[in-house]
Amino acid sequence: MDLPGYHPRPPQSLVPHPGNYTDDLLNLEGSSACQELKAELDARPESRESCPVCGDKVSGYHYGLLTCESCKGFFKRSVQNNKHYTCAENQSCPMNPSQRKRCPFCRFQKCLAVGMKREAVRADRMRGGRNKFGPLYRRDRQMKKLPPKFPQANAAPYRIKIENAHTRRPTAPSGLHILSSPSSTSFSSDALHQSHMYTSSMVQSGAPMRMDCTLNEDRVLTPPPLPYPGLYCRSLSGFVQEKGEMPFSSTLAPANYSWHPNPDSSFTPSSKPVSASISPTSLNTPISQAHTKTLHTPSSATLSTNFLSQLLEGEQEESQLCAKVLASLQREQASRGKHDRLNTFSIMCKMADQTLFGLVEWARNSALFKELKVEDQMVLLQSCWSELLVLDHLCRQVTYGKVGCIYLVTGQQIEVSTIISQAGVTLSSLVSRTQDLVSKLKALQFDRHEFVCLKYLVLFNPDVKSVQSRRQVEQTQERVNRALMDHTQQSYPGHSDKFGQLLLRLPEIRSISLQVEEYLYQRHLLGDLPCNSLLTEMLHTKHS
DNA sequence: CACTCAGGGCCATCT
DNA sequence: AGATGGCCCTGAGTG
Repeated sequence: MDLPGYHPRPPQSLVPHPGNYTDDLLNLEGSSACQELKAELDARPESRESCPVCGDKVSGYHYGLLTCESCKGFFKRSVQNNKHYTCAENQSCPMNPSQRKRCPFCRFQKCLAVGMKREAVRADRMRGGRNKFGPLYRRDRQMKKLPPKFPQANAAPYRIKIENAHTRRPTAPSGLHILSSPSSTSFSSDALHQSHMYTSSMVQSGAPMRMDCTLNEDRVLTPPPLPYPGLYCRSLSGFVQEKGEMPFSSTLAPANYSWHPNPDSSFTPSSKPVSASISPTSLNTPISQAHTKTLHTPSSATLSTNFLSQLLEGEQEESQLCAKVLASLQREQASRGKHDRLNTFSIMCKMADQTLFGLVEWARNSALFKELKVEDQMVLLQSCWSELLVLDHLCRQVTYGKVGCIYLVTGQQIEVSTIISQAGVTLSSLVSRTQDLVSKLKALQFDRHEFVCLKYLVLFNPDVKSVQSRRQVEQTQERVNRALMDHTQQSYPGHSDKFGQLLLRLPEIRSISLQVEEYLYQRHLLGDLPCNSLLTEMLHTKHS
């Protein structure tokens, strides 16, 4: 191998007659070829990195990541012999080369925590060959941009620092810890494995959380199958069809889902089609013109106001969503072992997943949406989920976001500049584009009414393939469109172009959402996304 | 088909 | 005596 003290097998070109490697090395000692070889080996990333378990020198990739020879052996023995250790202390023993032998329990837990894979230890004990993690190792090397022959410094180029949150929104309930890394130590690209989550009060302490948000464009693997088809019982179809059941927790149900019946509005659940209150002329009118015929009719404006009020009633309180996401993350962490915490990227995915749950729930409880066939509900949600997520994110940034920061659903903030400077190309691009859009929306004085309208415009997309009740979807979209226009004209009379400006943002939202999907799918292919998530299911549906 | 490199085995040393 | 860890063997994957 290629670490000092470990005698690597010289390349065949240098040793025509492989056999006794020690002799070969001795024969080469002092030769220029040997010096070149040594220099090259010393410069390899593996020889300069430290073992994520104990900090010793790594000897190569073992069971999923770069580790030292001793941890490799320890992990192998532990798995092969099905060892069960116990810790005499409080399961937080120090792990370094001199103390790693003192507590096998903590050592093994750390092996698992940093990402060593039991499944890489062969049950059949067959020697040689490669395991199924070959692509992972290649990808990791590429991420480091340290090809074996041309290594660079041991950079950790993709770091994101998440600043502590401001207290604009509810802080974590007493006893609920917000998630952060154990220290401000930077993660290397191995953070994919080792950035497991610890519970500490980040909001209070202000300790930065670092995350790996890399995506190497070249990392292309075969899509992992959904591990447990059907296991994820709260699937989209489940949500849509199980009308009487809340998706993940009874506490997630909005406090009041009931619409206030309005005789002037088709919002009242009834057999009456949504289109009943829409003039036949408007039905065939393009969205951008649909409102013109009723533009100055006071009754229309009043109708729109009522309509919009009803749309707003279905909105979930941000504080509720925040609390639910935090509670969900807490449950998730509580269900995991101390050394089995989610890594930061997984946390972000969980946040997105919970937000998506909320959005599906929002749609599912919308009276307009309920009137659609279940099949149509499914295809519409499958088509626009990422746009809804992007919109939701945008609204949060406009409402709560500080300049130069990204505001998470949990109330935490990330510095945009840090992400841009340290993230990969795709993520940087996404962040930049999103922040540009946030700036535009802030300049437009984007408000909550408009946000709700855009959500409905995105959801009720008649252009989605295989929508059966296309007309119904179209009519709802037109109706929302008109309500949006009426609102902008009434609330912002001096800003005559606001309606058009808002509609012009939709293509960009669409474009960003597609990029988000692509990014997430790539991460999914690499196995970075948590299994059994709605997010994963949505990604699968689109790519299948 | 030569080469790479990660998993397994061996065994001297350590606890 | 059992655990550790350094070294070497093996063989599937790769170019």
